[in-house]
Amino acid sequence: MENITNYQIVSVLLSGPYNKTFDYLVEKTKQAKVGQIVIVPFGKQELLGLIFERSKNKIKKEKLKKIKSIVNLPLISKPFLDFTEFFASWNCAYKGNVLKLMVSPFDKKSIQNLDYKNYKPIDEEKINIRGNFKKLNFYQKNASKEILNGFNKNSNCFLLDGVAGSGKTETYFEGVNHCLKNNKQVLILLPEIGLTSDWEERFKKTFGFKPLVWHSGITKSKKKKIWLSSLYNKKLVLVGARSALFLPFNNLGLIVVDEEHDLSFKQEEGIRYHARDMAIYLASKINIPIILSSATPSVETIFNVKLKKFSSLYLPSRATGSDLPEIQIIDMKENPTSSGNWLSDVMLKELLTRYKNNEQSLIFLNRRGYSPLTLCKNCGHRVQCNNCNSWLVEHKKEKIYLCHYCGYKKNVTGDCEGCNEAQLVSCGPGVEKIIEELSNHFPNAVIENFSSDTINKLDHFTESLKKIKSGKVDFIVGTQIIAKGYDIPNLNFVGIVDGDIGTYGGDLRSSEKCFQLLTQVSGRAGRHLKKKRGLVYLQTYNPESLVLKTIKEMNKDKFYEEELNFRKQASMPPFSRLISLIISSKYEKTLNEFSYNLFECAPKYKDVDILGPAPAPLNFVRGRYRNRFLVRSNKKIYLQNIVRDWISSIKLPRSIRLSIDVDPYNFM
DNA sequence: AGCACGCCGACT
DNA sequence: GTCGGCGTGCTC
Repeated sequence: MENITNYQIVSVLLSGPYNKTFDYLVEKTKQAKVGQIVIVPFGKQELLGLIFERSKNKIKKEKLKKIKSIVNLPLISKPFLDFTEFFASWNCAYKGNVLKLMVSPFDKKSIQNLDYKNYKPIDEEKINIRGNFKKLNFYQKNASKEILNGFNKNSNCFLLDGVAGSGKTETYFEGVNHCLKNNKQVLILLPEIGLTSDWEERFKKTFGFKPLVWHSGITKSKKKKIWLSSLYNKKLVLVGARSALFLPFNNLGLIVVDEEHDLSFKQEEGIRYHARDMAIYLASKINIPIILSSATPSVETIFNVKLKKFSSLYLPSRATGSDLPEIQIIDMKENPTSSGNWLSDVMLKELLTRYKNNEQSLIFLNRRGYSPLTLCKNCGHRVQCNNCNSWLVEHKKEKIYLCHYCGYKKNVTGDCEGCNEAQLVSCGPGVEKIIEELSNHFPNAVIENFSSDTINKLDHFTESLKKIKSGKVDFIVGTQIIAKGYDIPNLNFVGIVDGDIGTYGGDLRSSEKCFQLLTQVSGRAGRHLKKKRGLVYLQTYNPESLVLKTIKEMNKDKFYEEELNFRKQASMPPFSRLISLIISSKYEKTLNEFSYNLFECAPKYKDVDILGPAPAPLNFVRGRYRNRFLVRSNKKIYLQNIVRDWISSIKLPRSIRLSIDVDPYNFM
């Protein structure tokens, strides 16, 4: 045996479902350091790991194995190690799985085979700022001054709050510019890939070079390049989806979360986390400013402004000089439509005027496909999914019924499966139905369907947007995908088919979601009108609803005030903390037995409420039955620890899957 | 997560 | 006897 005193001991976090570190020997001459990526033997396998801390010497030296190799790379910095620790603790995930996310472009093989000599980082020479910046207005100047001051303070969180078109992007570009001048890296998180093409163009116009782009569609080899650039301190601007948060930046100067209210920042599969909230922690750990930008900030963020945790920078007017659109509520009780039709006469009349005038109009309905429910007039049979207890949505163009939860499809035959009669009727509209109705009224009009079914690929997307911008389209019929940040120059009228969608969902955030969505959609209208205002018609059966009233009045403050009051009364977030447990099994009986056992050993604290077990609203999805618990406490309690103790006190049967959702957004 | 170990029923 | 099902527990 070699002399054991020639070795030091290090604690290694392994990539995989592990929470604790494992100790290994490493030759002293190899100068092992915390933050190094290593390959280690583990049982019969070899795993990628990260030297996480100095060893605590818990195990006899003789029992330890030797590290196989140290990967020759710069160290992962301390803030990212802390981030891993915090992220895993907060979201009830395995630390080792967080590490896996952090090294995602690589596996143990590819990281060992890395050819450092041939590694060409991104071309920093191209990053010479052209400086053709737009002139900022008074408010933008003030806001950017505050942001620049933020670089000198110890971590600072800004809310950049302004209506669509008020120039938020140009304002935070000032912060980006400041970082580039100081050779710092910038991370900009955007909610959807679709958004980036428009955004990239704007960036290129301002800075004269293209930002790096990171999302699930980027190739592995490109991702490796970007990953290495971030680790090797290269000057860069990276725009990406939530997973960009795990890049091992070694020189980060600023984080921007654009459209911070957007629900797609919440990862709902695998490790569940909220990219915005994690970004705020990361920024504070690195001691850099973070800018949250939105026209309709989340209630959580507004609450943090009220608590003075965030500073709010308000941009009041549209940078293009045009006013906000006028919103008219159409009471559908007074303007009924004939059966099977969904556009009121008032709406159709306005559409006709615009059409004759060669103006573009957007008709908004947040429902894909032709019809959300098909039932049989003869026997009452509903067209349902085989794997879920959801209705199948008819997609007429493809002649299929499609499940929006699991993707199950079957052909439309026209006959009822229950009684074989051809007596099926469609209940409720989807965008395809609205297109049908429009083409009945305007047979020669060009109508573009703008929903995820028609533009699921980036090419379609750019193509469709180009067609719309060219002015060849008379009517755009779209789902929420159109509500995001696109600038449609010829669009002056927006018709909202169903202003009540979401209000009957009844979950914690339905009012908030409705407010945000309708405000964002309305914001598409008349962005480039100089003298006139854009117009929005909002069809509803509840003209008295508070949400719709505040949208009509454009009274954001009132909405937040009322919503915060409501949340406070109900002891709901942001006044309390929620954690949701979702348990599922292929077998209903196993599920219910386990749910009962879990309930029996639930912790009993006076400040912790445990609701459940209850069947999830959609209690059968993808062939699995689902129950859920909702745990609630005040914010002083670190509820994650209570839930962790609870879960670890009970043995999980193999057939049961349990998923913990901290700060849940989805209650289905 | 893998992978081995061990306990039990089925079968040449 | 012994082959293989899968439930349990360990990996520095």
